[in-house]
Amino acid sequence: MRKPTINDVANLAKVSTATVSRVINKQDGIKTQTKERVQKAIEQLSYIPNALARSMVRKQTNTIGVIIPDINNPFFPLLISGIEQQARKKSYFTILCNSNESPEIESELIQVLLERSVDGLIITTADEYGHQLQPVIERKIPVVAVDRQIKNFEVDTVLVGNVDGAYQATRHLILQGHTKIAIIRGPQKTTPGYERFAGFQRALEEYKIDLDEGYIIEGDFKEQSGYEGTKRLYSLKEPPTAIFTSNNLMTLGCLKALTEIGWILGEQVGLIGFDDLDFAEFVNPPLTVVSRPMRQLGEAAFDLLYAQMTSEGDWTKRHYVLSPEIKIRQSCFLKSPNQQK
Amino acid sequence: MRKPTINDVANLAKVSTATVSRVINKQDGIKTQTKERVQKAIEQLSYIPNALARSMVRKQTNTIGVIIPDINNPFFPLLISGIEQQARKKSYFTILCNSNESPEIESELIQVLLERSVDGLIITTADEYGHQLQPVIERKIPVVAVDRQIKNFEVDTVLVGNVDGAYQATRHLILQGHTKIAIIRGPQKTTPGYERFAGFQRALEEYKIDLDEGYIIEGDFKEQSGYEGTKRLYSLKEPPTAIFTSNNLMTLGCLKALTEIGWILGEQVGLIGFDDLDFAEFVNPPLTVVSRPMRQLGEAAFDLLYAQMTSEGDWTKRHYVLSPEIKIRQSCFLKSPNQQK
DNA sequence: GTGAAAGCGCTAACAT
DNA sequence: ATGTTAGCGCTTTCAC
Repeated sequence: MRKPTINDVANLAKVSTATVSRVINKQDGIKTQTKERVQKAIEQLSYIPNALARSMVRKQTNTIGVIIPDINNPFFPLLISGIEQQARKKSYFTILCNSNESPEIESELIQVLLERSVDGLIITTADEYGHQLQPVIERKIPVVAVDRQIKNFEVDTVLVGNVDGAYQATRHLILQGHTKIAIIRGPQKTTPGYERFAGFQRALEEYKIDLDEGYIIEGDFKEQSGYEGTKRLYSLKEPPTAIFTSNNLMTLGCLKALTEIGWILGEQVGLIGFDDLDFAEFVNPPLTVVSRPMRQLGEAAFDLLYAQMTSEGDWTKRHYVLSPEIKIRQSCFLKSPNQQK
Repeated sequence: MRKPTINDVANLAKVSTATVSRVINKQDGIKTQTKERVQKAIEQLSYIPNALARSMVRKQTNTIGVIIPDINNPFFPLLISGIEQQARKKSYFTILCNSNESPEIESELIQVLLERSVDGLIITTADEYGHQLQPVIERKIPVVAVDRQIKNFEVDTVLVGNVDGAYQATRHLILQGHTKIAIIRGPQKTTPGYERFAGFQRALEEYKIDLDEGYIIEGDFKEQSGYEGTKRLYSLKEPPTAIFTSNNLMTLGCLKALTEIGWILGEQVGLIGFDDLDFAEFVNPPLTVVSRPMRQLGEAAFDLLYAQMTSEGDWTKRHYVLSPEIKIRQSCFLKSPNQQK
């Protein structure tokens, strides 16, 4: 009734545990005959090796931890798929954790992952200063930061070009004839929040367009803030003719507000969002967006982590920056006469 | 440079490992003074207990495995959130795995989870016959099936009323005056696929509407099949005036096809989907759907698992069925004159 | 080619 | 109130 152990197998097969261990681990130097006897015993007992015990002696778990801030953001499942796919190839197992954008939960999760002796960590942190990572760094556990940088520690990082993407988005708006352009930006203490705003600014400066303070809305990357921000914008004496939303959730919120208040997309207001949405094509008119190669981001992150985990001695930290792509659909053209085209 | 162990702490604090263990586990019966000494040592070494070692002796990991078939289906993140939230309350840790709808991967994952000695398993299986679960059942590891039943074993189950939801959806279509109603159904070997079709049939029978064989499209719950199914429907000599899609991804595919072929939603064809979509309100016209309480599903699943894990002796298997709700928006009204209203 | 035995880091009796 | 010690199930020298 007890879970069978390597001992039970050894007894049944009339060999030592060492031999069983060798069979399990596919080491050679074992007579075919005994090997088969062992395999039959394993079969009979439906023995499953205990990974905990193995990890204790090997001092490695073949497990990596992945911490993401919001599993309900469609961005992350794709990222996760990318990570898992690569991990699976190298037979690493992934433990996925959701910090829910809370630095406290993130700290707890790190603690728990450390207790469970993960071999490495991939993280999109909820707090870019990264004090939470202290224990990880201390133990020299391989880490890679995805999508958001860590300020306090020098760690491997994989990002997409935020400044670049936001710059392109804003320029697109400008080239459509918009001059009253608003941004619903993310928290300025996060890299994406900060950089996307920087790209936005750069485009405006380059085209010598003034930035009205009232056109800057402080969001938090969640739907609700996009929703409220849009309403705020609409209530301005002079509402913008175009909005750049800094992430998909806020784009969604913006869209909801637009519909609700009857601010007509593509006629009275243009919109471009950072990050694609699976339904962007069904919005009326279809939504123009900055799209990020999320899956590749995940793949690159694991590859980097793997390189780190398997490298001996010193490791030189690397930063990868992938390029976003702007998907032009139709939400940025304005049909009103005072806009060109 | 080595990870500090309980021994290091004991030495530094000049106590035995047993005492350190007691402090770590917050057992009382320890002089405040020594306790503090131990805590200081822990602090100084930034010691983190090794959960592997602990689990080995305790024979429990406080970890549950969760296997879902498709992390990119917006349904599952919600489910996961529900599970995690409850798990966290009872300080259980969740390992999330994605089978990608593959029974083979699912088997592997189960194997790995078993190797890692999870205390329980929550699963939405990729193969409802459930042979993969054999080893889990054998070891008497608590399991709960979510959203899809297991045919070969009697296990705790949490579902939503598929028949009911599909029945309501179809009836809604009928009451809008539709008689040429098609269904894009899921694989008939899965419970949701089968039951949703049954609900569909029941409504038609009840209202004495004939079911044209050509109106039954065999999908696989993925976007592509919804897309292709819709095109097939359109190419019929006599296309249906309404479509019931059996899950969100196929609804999405259907929508894409509709747009592409110019089959106008709400004018030439009505649509109701099983499962809500975050953008259902932005479709033109807004999409009517059958909505499932996904978060609650997850909560209920963990609660059930927890009850099982903490119960002594025999456990009577339970089945919970939560009720879906139909969210009426506007995609089912037809504007053409030969339909009532 | 195979076995004996020493741990891995921790907990839980059992002593004291 | 605290210490001693025997494992938990496995891998890995080191012998034979």
